[in-house]
Amino acid sequence: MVKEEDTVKNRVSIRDVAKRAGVSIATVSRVINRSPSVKKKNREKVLEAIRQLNFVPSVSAQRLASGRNNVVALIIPRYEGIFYSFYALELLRGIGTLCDSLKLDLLLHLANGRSNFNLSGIGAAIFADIIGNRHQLDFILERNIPCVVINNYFNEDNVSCIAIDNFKGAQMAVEYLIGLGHFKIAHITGDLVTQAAQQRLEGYKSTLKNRGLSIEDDYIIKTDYSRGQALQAAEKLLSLKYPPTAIFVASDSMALEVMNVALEKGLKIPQDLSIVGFDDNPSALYGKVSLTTIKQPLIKMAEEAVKYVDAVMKGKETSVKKMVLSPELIIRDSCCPPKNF
Amino acid sequence: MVKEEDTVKNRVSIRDVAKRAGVSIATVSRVINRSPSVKKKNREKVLEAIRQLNFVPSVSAQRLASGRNNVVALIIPRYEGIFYSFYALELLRGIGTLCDSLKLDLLLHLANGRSNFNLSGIGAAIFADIIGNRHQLDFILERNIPCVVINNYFNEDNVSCIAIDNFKGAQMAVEYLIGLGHFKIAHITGDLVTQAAQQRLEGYKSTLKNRGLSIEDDYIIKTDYSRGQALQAAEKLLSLKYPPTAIFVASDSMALEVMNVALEKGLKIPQDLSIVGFDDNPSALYGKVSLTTIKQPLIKMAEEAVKYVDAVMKGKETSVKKMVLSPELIIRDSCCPPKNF
DNA sequence: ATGAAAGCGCTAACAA
DNA sequence: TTGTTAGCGCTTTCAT
Repeated sequence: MVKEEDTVKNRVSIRDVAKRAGVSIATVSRVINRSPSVKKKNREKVLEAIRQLNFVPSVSAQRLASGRNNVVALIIPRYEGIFYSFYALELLRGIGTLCDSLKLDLLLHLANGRSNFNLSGIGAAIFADIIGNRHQLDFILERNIPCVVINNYFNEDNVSCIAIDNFKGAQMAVEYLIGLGHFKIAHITGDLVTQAAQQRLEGYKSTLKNRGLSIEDDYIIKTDYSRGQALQAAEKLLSLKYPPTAIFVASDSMALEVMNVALEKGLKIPQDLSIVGFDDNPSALYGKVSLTTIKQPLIKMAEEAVKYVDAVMKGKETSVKKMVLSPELIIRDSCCPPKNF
Repeated sequence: MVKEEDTVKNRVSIRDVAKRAGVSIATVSRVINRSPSVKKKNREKVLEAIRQLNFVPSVSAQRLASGRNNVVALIIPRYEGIFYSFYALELLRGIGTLCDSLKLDLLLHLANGRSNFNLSGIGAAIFADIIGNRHQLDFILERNIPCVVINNYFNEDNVSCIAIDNFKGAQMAVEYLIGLGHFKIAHITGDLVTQAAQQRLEGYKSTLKNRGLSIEDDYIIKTDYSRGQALQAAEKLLSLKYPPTAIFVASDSMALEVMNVALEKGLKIPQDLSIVGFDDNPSALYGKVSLTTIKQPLIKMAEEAVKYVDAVMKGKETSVKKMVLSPELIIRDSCCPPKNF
């Protein structure tokens, strides 16, 4: 039988420290919580005792007693197209890094709509997107847990969100292509279960319409954001009787795939085909032709999200916030005027 | 003003439920914990009360009282070469998914060696690798917290680990190339702060030596696993006076970069240059030439890791485990005998 | 500046 | 099968 002292649990408690330091547990607690009202002498004794006993406070007890809680749950929908995207990773990295420095615990949930995970012990929630899991958001909202949704704009005035203006981003891309003289402009969409992909499609359509260009069904190909589908989409578009002279692609990683297909077919980029991506994924720089794209400030979104929920948890912020950040057109080498222009 | 009951904390406690259901709190606790010894009638009353009051048990209180805790911390070193790698992502996805279905809370730490995060409230830890953060592992070990290290083999007999045989993987790759007739074989390494990259390098060298081939310093280029450095490495190798006829690359994403560089220089793959990658990254299928590679069973490693710590937490497993999984050679189209062979 | 003591919300003997 | 009760380890008044 293993001795009980050897088990997972901490055997040393605040009481042991107090005894050893010759003070009350309240004083130890004050030292732990950096209260200024502890005599230097005592603080040192306590610190020394903590060191000697190798004491680590129990998080559960602290949370239970204080009613506070520094756990931030990040919920990422379990869709491959989302999880593997540059978007999700960059968000994850930004959020993870900031949580680390703010000493927040980051609880990660790769959830599908049916996941019924334990959202009860958390202090705040960040949704990387909402895809078929609206009820999880509702659960959080009902309980008044600080929360923010990224990448979805909500009109409901009780939900905070941070989105970028995807409509405008698409508009910028298409306007740019039109400005170069293109009128046969195709669009490869992302997964339309995401609001972002929907809005990019809307932006594309609306811009064509506003500029008096017709919207061809053949020129719109829907995908799930995967490289595989991007490849198929590119092949379909380029073997059309009247292939487009420019393609606006809903993500950089798909745009890279399109570029490969075009190159393989012997087309020159950008002379024979202009391509605009979306994301500003650094790997778009390593392509054969560096990619013109729409940049989204992902790290900034991540940071804003964490800062917001942190402020709410700390009571420094009480209002619902709706942030819409602007995308930016990054012009590189994958676009030029069409031939015979 | 918002009523106080509406704040973040749960106001309804087990006591309220007990009162409403007309039973004791112990019975409520039993219902929560699915104890079979509750009369159906009572269970239903309790369940109904829970529903009506919208009661959610406090995780902190449960943990404090029971001394148990289902939090699994995943520590991923904050190195771009690691975090962005197919390796880390696949691991993250595997671990995240399994935690979700086992109802384990996944705490994510993107840590650098200096991060001094809160590892005290956790039930188990999984290290995605150890890079300059050995002391964090020691912290866990000292406290007898169930733990496993992935991708590093430890001789110390108190640490569980799951690794793949990188040496053998490298050997398989190089043997295969030699078997095809190559003798000018270069190696682009991963980041040598990782044991995996070191072992692959060792495997490469050792195989050459065993087969009586010389080890050329010019043929070994060290990188940090990034695509950018892979690109430079490829350029360096291919502009050598006696360029290699085959390159063994420590990751698929780098191998793809190498392929691009070669193609751009007008080389034919595999006729002019054979390439073997490492990972079995699905994106290696979409390249211009599908990549021959060494497959590592990442999802399996992830699952084994979670299953292991889960079993230890539940007391079903008590021994330290050392698992070494075998990699596998996946032959596709990026290799053939060298010219003039 | 410090200590005593009352919980925080729950689990787990133990008793009934 | 159910209830009573003593903690779990800490925070936080309230005195002193």
